[in-house]
Amino acid sequence: MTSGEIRRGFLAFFEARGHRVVASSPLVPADDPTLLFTNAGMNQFKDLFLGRESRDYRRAATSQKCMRVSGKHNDLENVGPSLRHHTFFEMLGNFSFGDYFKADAIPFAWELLTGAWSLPAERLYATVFKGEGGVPRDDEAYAVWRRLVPPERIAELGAAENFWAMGDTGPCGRCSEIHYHRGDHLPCSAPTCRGIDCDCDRYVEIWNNVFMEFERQADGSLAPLPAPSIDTGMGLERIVAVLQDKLSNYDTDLFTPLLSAVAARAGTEYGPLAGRPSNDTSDVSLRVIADHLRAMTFLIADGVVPSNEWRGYVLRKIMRRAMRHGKKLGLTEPFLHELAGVVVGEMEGAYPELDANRDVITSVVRREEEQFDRVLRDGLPRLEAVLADAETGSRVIPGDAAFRLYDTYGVPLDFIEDLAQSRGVGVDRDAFEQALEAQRARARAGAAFGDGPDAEIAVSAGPYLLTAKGEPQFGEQPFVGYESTSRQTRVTHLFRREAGGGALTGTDVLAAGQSGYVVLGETPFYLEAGGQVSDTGRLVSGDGDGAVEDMVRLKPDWPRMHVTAVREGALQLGDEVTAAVDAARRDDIRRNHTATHLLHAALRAVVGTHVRQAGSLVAPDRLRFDITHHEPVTPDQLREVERLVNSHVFGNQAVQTEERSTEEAIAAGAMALFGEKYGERVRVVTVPGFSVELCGGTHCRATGDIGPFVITHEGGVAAGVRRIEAVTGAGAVTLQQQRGEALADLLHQLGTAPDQALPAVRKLQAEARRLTREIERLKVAAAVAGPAASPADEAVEVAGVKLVTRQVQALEPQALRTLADSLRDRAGSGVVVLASSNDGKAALVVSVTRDLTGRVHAGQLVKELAPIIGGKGGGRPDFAQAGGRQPERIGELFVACRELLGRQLAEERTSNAGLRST
RNA sequence: GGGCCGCUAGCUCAGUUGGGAGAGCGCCGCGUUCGCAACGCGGAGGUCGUGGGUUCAAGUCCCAUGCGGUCCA
Repeated sequence: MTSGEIRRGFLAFFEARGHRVVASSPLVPADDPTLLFTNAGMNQFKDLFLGRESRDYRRAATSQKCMRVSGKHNDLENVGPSLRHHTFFEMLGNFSFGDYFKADAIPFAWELLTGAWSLPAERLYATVFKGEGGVPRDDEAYAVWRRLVPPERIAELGAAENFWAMGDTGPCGRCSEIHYHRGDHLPCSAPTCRGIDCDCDRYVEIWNNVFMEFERQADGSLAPLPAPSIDTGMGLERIVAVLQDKLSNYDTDLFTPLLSAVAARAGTEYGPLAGRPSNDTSDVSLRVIADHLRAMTFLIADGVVPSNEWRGYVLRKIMRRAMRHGKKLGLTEPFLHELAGVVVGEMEGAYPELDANRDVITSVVRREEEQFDRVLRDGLPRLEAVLADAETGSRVIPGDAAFRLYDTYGVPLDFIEDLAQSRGVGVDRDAFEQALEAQRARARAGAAFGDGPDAEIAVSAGPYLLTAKGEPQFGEQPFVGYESTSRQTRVTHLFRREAGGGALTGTDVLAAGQSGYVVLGETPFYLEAGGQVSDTGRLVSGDGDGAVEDMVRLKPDWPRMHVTAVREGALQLGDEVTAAVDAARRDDIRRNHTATHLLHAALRAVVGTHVRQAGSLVAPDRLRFDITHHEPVTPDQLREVERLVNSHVFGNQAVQTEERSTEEAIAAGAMALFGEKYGERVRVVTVPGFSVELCGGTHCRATGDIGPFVITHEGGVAAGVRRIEAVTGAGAVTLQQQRGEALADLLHQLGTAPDQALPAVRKLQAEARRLTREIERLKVAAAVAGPAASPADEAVEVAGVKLVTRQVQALEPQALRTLADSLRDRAGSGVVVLASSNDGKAALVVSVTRDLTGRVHAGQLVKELAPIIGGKGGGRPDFAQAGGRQPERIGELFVACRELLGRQLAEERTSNAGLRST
């Protein structure tokens, strides 16, 4: 059986038993920003299990893409050396949402394994929960199993193995695992093998069936779930290994085509494929590359781009690890981007998104390969310097030096270690780890107050919104803002915000001057979502008037709250109020939101279909749109995008908004965004013939409402992500007017036609540069040739050394230097002292010919002369300068200069004489 | 989100008590050559990322900010 047949067989088996086959959700979790990657089949059904959502099916089966890169059993370092660890894997699962339970789930599993897949029944073992921590033994599961297998093949295990929970609170339940006995001929390192509970290869766990039947309360007690559910998971890689009778997952047809392709590219062979046992160098590298290729291909197909943070960073880490191992195999040129195509070819049948994104995958991988080469090229000389240092000294690279190379310059540690080893130099790994740990501590400290104020507010509001048992004390709160911007409704909860602190206190009344949070029975106020900012507006009651400044929702299923400052009278609990959104502001937001959709569609049309939304802000005064694109959007493309958007504005097409089921909408081609949460029913916003998007925001009635659309900025936010900003409506008109006025003023001043403006400016600039230089040149020439400006301006002999002093007028420092140079050169040998007065300031320059620098120190001279003109200065032996604020004392300075020079030379004679006499 | 590093001529980069903005390659001209490469001589090319501050003086020190790189979360 091939892996494809096994995957299809699983889904077909459950489809035949009333299950809906649901597509794998993306690796980027839809609704959980705290979860790095989808890591289990049940992720996409979480809200169904919690009863927050219902769908038109109660049984489902999936083959789910999963990633695990961290956690207790999944260290990235294990992948490669280990024969069964993976980052990316597929999880087969069948699910029941309050439909069937244990009595059906267990026989289903049994039937599939022993029937459809013909696994020998006598090799299958089951586990059930033995009872622990106040939860009784799973008698029911035991009884069901007992009808299928003899008691000696049913093991009873504790909570660690057989009790599953989503978190500290929430749904949980006992579970039952199925293990496969590979055979006792396999080695076991334990003195006596503990069978299915042993870590050895003799037994392998293949399937876990979770029986969700309790809900863990905040006080730790367990309440029964009204509708017990089933959640199962079977790793595809492992079951394929069992069915294909392979010990290692890497020996199955999920990996062998990849391993062969990588090996061929590197001009080598994968040991087990060539009939040899696996070795621990090249085979490890081949496995690393095979695994990471799958991970990077699927991640990029799901919209992740290598970057320096969060998910993108994990992707980058995986890719660079694969590149490192490629280099170990002698693959010095970029190779991953080609081999990613093998993954696409193998898996596109089961995951069509791979083929759809083939070009993006290739270009993103290639780009990252080139980037890594650049990093190494920059880092290598630095590593070389550190190595050379270590070679002449302690023969150990200090931990902080290694860490710096790693942390700042991105040189992988194993790269450093490899090179160090080849030069007989060690690396202080302990100190490295210490530095890394310190870095982690800093990062944690920085992230610590991330969930600060809001979390505190939520805690303080809890007692007023929930019963002691944690049940909600609030009803549905419909959002009516699609239809209207004003609504009569009632105040259902009222909170006062404590001054200074974040805490909320429930209250009956908010008086003028006070601020608080207001909950209404229904509301037309939009709460920030999908990039669209919250509405502002007013709440008016019989005798109260408040300004709604912001909207918050403290926890996902809690009601929206209106952050309100009461201006007049008072708002009271139970008041009938008119909730009125600032309609003009909302209209501006509509314009920008609909324009955002047009922009998105236009970018895909002009720049390419690899463009995906990577972030969005829809505010009243502007819109900001981030896209995945790995190079600047060219000015030509921007112009074309702007033109295309505006042409759809002129078209004045009606914007259609309708509610549909999510599946229907996506099937119809609506653009769904990664990382966005879509419920069972979604709003689909359509501009006919151009743009279809799932979107909960508020939009114009027709595209003509948008008015002019003007792009104001294009730039980068992170590697692979570009940001485009634009304005619409009145804002765009104002902007164009301002631009027009500025241009008109310029043209008027220049006195040229628009198309002559640029050459005219260039000519002016060139002329200005030429004149500036000419003036400098003339000033110097005048100063050199000029007549004596003062009695002090002359060349004198001081103790046999020629001293030239001259006062000049208003010379730039640069010109002063040039003048000093030419006077010095003219003197042949001597000391030149120049002083210039300019704008109430004095500048002083001293230049000494090379032959005299041993006897006269220009810097010393300047230091002593500068105070005379009220300043300070310094410089080198041959050249020095100073500035001061008393130009009127320059004459005095020249006099002092002669004395000082005489003294310096006299001292020199004395000390020389002294030397001779000793 | 928290660190660290970088931004100087078209390109790659140097520039340490703060004191004259540089090198190599490329470009232009001249020489040499039948011609080319190479070589020799000469030359153009710089808001030292941006904005503030300290200082007589800032590429250099301080603060802010943009862009890029990298590590951690």
